[in-house]
Amino acid sequence: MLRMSSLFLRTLRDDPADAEVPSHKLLVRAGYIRRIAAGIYSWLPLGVITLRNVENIIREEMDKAGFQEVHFPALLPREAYEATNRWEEYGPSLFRLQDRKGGDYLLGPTHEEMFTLMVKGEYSSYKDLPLTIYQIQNKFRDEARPRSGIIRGREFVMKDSYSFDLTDEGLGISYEKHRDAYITTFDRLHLKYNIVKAVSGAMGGSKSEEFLAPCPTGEDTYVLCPKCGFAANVEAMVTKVAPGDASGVPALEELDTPNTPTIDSLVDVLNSKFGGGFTGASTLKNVLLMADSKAISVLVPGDREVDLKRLQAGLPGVEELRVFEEADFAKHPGLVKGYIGPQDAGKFGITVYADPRVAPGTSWVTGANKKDRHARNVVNGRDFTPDAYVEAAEIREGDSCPECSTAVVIDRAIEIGHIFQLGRKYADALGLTVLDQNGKSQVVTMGSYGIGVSRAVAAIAEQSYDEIGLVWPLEVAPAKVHIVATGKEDLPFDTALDIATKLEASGITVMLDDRRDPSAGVKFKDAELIGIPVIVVVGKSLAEGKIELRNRKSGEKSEVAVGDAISAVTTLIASLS
RNA sequence: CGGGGCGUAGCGUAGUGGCUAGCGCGCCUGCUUUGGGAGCAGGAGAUCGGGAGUUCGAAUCUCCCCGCCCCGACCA
Repeated sequence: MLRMSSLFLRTLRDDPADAEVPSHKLLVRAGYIRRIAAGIYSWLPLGVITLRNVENIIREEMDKAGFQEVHFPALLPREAYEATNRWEEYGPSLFRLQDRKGGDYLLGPTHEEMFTLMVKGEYSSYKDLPLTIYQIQNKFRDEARPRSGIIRGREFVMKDSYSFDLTDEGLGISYEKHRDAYITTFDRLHLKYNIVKAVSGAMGGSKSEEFLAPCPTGEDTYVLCPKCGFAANVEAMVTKVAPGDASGVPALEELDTPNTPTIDSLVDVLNSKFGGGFTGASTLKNVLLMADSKAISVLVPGDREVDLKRLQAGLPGVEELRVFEEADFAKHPGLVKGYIGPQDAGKFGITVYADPRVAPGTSWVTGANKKDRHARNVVNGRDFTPDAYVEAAEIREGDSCPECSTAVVIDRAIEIGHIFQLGRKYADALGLTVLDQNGKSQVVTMGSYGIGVSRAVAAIAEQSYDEIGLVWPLEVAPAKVHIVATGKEDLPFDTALDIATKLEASGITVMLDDRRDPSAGVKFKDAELIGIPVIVVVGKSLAEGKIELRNRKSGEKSEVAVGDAISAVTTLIASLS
């Protein structure tokens, strides 16, 4: 039983000045967390209990699925990360340190290497597989910009699991099991979420999905189809465009278009001098980029920007992607800035990528590679041919769903979980093999699965609060019932303690406000701020032998006889779960 | 790492060259109060982020450093 008379807790009346997002403000105000440094937080008793509750739900679901818990140190030697090259590759986000002898260590940002090595040390037969093991542990990442309180910290609690299989089919099954376990886990946490297609990116591997909890303060943008439910991370969104029919398009014609280095200025001139009906979407934009040290050109419709993240996701192996600068133009004197077209790309020796929207057979207005000149009726396949197609254009609300062509919506969310099929990258690098039925050595294939535990606490808070405070789901709350005793006599306090004791005896956790000094108003405000789902008030109505029951979420209040308190609370709790 | 903002008591803040750094919340003591963040009286608590400089005089002006927040780049 938590007794507020002695609980290590101080609630704050004002929002902390350094907090912006609701979860951060409320968790600090209600006395769950305190900031220590940028992206580093301490947990006070209420916070610890809440975090544990989330952790335990995750643990239970992992165990139920047959996954086994292990635990690694956060402090790790350099060697393991050397074998996969991540000591270097991880870059400045890795916390590196030295021991007294000058040996290199790191604070684990993620534990693929350690898990792989652990399995390598124990197992060597196909008969031992499949295996899925997990841990719940603090991770350390020196984020360039920690933000939003506990949503993106530099030290945070994460549940990470890894599956080990002999075959790709096995990996597929392990993956699905994990996906199912995540669904039940997040349902129990009462999170609203979407399972979204993601790109596996630098980690390599074939399939990857993110669990995204929609909320306005989320930092991830994703696409959702309101009709068929298709959901994808913006990077993983694909564009389906049918080829155009260019058979009736007249021959390419050069136009005199002085002073039109931008799309807007070009459209104005086109409409005034060359007939109406032109929009930005009629024009073809040639965006020049440096991919590592190689110049490339990307074709997108003139009304769209290039989305560098999307483009990079489609160009495996490219590490740095940036737009052309003056110095780059200087090195390519043939390129007439503002009047570039793909027709002469061969001459410049630049690889031309086209967004799928620039489909074969489509006709465009684009630069004529001469100052103050553009060309119209420039047809893909006739007047130019891209070297390759790649998703490059920005995604917009209203773009078509790749599954059913309905207009998609764009939403923001917090990434609470990520599952992906890693494949054999780590097993290969670290030599994790087992003998198969034929006595032949086989490289194991892996999956990796993460849940941000502390982030989930923030995500729940973000999805469940109101003007007066937090509103926890039953299983997450620091207690199921918050009993407030008011008045100056002993009776309400004795009665409240009696009810609390009986509830605890029946397995219902209780927080009891047995403070004598604060006025009733203070206690009500605190109870609402702290956000325990059921509030019981023992006070004024005790004169008629009654207590008051409140539903924190709905605000509903009802009075019941003291004798019926236990059953009434139990019933209310049952209705909430 | 680029751009912007900020740093005064546990929390929120006022104070832009002048006297003892002010207020609210919280905290302590006493009395009165006790169903919506009570009232009165008294009190504790701050090297004004740090350092250097300008000045008769610096929270206030200058320089350097540190820290924090927001936008962007980045982010299993």
